[in-house]
Amino acid sequence: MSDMDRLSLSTLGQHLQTLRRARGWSLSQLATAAGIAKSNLSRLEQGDGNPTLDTIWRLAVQLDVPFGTLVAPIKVPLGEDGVEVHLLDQGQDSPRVDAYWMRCAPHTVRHAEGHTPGARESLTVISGRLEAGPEDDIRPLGAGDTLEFHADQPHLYRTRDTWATLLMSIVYADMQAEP
Amino acid sequence: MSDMDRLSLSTLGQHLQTLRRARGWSLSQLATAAGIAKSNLSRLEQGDGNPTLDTIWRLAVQLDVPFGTLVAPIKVPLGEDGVEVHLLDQGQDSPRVDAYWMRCAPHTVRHAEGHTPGARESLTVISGRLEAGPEDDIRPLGAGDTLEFHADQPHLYRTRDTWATLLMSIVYADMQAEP
DNA sequence: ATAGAACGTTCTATATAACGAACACCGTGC
DNA sequence: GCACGGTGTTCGTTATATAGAACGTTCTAT
Repeated sequence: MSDMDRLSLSTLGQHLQTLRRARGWSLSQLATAAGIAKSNLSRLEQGDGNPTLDTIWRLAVQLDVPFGTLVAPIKVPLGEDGVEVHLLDQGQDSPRVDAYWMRCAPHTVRHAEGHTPGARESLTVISGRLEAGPEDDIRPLGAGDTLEFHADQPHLYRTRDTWATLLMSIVYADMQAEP
Repeated sequence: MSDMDRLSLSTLGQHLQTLRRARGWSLSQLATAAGIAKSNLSRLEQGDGNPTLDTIWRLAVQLDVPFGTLVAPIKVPLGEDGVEVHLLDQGQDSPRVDAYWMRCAPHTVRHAEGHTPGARESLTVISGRLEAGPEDDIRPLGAGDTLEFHADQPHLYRTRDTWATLLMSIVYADMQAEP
C-alpha cells in the first residue's frame, strides 16, 4: 500500500465518523443498514484498513453522499497558492462549459491567464468572502453573490482574512455558431 | 456483493479501458505504472472483481482523473420524476447558500415549492437545454446560460427533447442583516 | 522460418478484507 | 445488587483480492 493511501485512509475514517455522527447514527446502525459487519466499519473509522469498492459504495449510498466525497480529504491539501480546485462536470454541448468547485485559503491571491477568446466565467460564492474579476475590475463578493465576467483576459481571485468557497463555471466561446 | 455493484463494476471496467486507451497506454504499461499486477487490472477491465481503495486510488492517480470519475456510472440513476439532484456544498455563512448539481432527463417537468421568503436561486446550464424560472416567467436556457430569480415562489424546471445538466445555488435570505 | 518482445488472458499461491462471535463498557430499570 | 439493551472494540475464521508465473497471441526483425 502506498503512503498516499495511508493518508487518505485516515481521512476516510474521519469522514465516515463525521458523516455518521452528523446523522445521529450509531456505528452498529450504519453497519447494519449498509449490510456490512460492524467490525469492518470500526476498523475503517479508525483509519485502518483498505476497503473494497463494494464496501465504500454501500456506505456512500447509506450516507447519501456522492462517491468521491467519502475519500476526499476534509482538510483540503491546498496547492502552493492556497487554492484548491475540483472539476465538477464538463458539458458535451456547444458552447463547452466546465464547472468547478473552488476553495481559497485566507490571504491568498490567484492569478489566472486569459482563457480562449470569448470565454466567460461566472462565480457563485457559497461561503466566505473574496474579490475577483478581470484585473482592471475587481469586485468584492460575499456568500450568495454571483459575478460574471469576460475571462479571455487575465483575471484574479483574492481573499482577505477569511476562507472562500465558490462555484465557478467557464463558458468557452461557441466555435461554430459565432460569426 | 450487491446487485448495484455488479452494475457499477462493469461501468468501472469500461471506464478504465476507455481512459487507458484514450491515453494510448497498454494494459501492461498502466499496471506497471500504477504498481499493480496486470492480472489484476485485466480482471477489473473485464468488469469482474471488486477492487480495493488502494487499487482504485493508484489507477486514478495514473490516469489523472478525479477519484469519483472512475466509479461514477455513465447512466445516471434518475429519480421518479426524471430528475437527479446532488448536494455539492453548503455554506456556513450568512446568508446561507446551498449548491447543487442537477440533471434532468428529456421531457420532464419538476415543480418546486417556494423556498423561504427572500430566497434567490441561480442556475448555470452545463449541457443540454432547459426552461426554468418562476411559473409566470419561464426562460429558455442553453449551455453556458445563467439565470437568477426569486425562489420564494413556486417555480419549475422543464426539459424538451434533450437532457440538461446544471449547477443550482439557493441563497436564503439573510435573517439578521435584513431590515 | 524463427527468435524475440510485446500484448492480454488465465492459472496458482499468498496476503488480507470481510465476517461473526466473543469481549469490555456504559447507561437503565427492576 | 444484577440483568438487560445498547455502545464500540478485538479476536479467530473464511472468503477473496492481489501478485506472480505461465500461457497463447500477434508483430517485428534478423
